Amino acid sequence: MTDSTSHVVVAVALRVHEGRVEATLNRAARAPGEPLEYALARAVRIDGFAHVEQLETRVLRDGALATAYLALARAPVEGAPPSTPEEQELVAAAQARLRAKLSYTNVGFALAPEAFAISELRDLYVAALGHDVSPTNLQRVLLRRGVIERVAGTRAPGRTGGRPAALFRFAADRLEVTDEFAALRPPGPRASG
Amino acid sequence: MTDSTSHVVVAVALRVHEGRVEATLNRAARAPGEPLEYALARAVRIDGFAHVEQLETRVLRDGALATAYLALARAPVEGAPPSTPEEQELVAAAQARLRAKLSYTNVGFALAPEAFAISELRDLYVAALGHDVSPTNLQRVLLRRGVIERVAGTRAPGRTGGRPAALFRFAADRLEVTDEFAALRPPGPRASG
DNA sequence: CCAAAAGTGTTGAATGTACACCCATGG
DNA sequence: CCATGGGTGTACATTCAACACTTTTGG
Repeated sequence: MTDSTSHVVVAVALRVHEGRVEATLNRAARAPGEPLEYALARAVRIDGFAHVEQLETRVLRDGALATAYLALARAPVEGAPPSTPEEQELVAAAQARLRAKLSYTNVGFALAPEAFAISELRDLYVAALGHDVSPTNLQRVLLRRGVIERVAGTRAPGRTGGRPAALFRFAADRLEVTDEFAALRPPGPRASG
Repeated sequence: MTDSTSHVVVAVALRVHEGRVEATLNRAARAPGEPLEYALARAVRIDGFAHVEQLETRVLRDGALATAYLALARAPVEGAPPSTPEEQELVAAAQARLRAKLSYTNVGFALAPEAFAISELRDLYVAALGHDVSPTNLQRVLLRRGVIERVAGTRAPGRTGGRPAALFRFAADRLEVTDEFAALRPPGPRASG
């Protein structure tokens, strides 16, 4: 027998830039017995991403086994844009995952800069979610949940004037579930933690 | 080189029985180029499960690549109980996935019988979630969401008396997201669908 | 009748949306 | 002093938890 099953790790990097979600693909073959993360690290500079998680494993058309990872970046990522339908499916899966998690986790931290104005965060959410988001409510929801917090300083207004924007940052720099689904939560006094 | 990367598909079957979540493991090697589902079908009688979804791919201690699937059953499943720590981790991941999805999807359908009383469904939820669940509210929430619906007939009371229980069934027999997270939903008039 | 089990009504808390209004800045 | 962008206050809808109360049965 030849090489029984070639295994490739595919990094699907997403980044929001100028109101668009940019997708970049990188891949690396995995050596026998090698941990998946090693191959992933060969595919992309892994510490350039604030969050990485496994997406899905499937057999590609050419018969090769592929394990896809979602990687979220704040800065541009080198690599190829998706070309084949298969790659576009992976990107779609990555975007769907991101969209879902934006609603009930703090993943935003992996896409946003250190400090940001609410309007900037809003633009990011709009791009990733694909629908409009009210800055007013975005601020209130994320503040109430403790996902973001105020930080000193303000963003100076542009030439057209306007009130200076307050700056915020994400409270955590690791993925956390922030909305313990109201549905079917345990009974009793509010979870004491 | 020998067989470069042996790939095994592991089916983690979960079933709720007498207030307990029972986990059963089955595995099958995947042949080169073979779709994952084929190997899965060799591991378990796949049509015995109302719901199956991929969990995670990882390299096992022995260097073999493993892709785990979560399979939900209504009837007993043949196979081995988890023994190694690795297997117990997989089972834990499966249970975590089930727990999460019980809250915002209709996965319950894959564990419950055709028709059931609310108290029976409650027992199932209690076992899977690991915390108490109020039958009163369970009924109201699932009815309101359209996840379950009334069905003709009642369950006769036992020897100790009591009002006969109304019977229900799950409205769908495929996985559906039932709670489009209240958080950050699109603006405008209530989604017209 | 009384205990047991099931189901309904009602209240209150939490969380989000919508929208009016106030604030700070540039020209 | 006004347009512009930013922030706050408030009213309202939705959803769920809690719990009292009613209904239906067996003995």
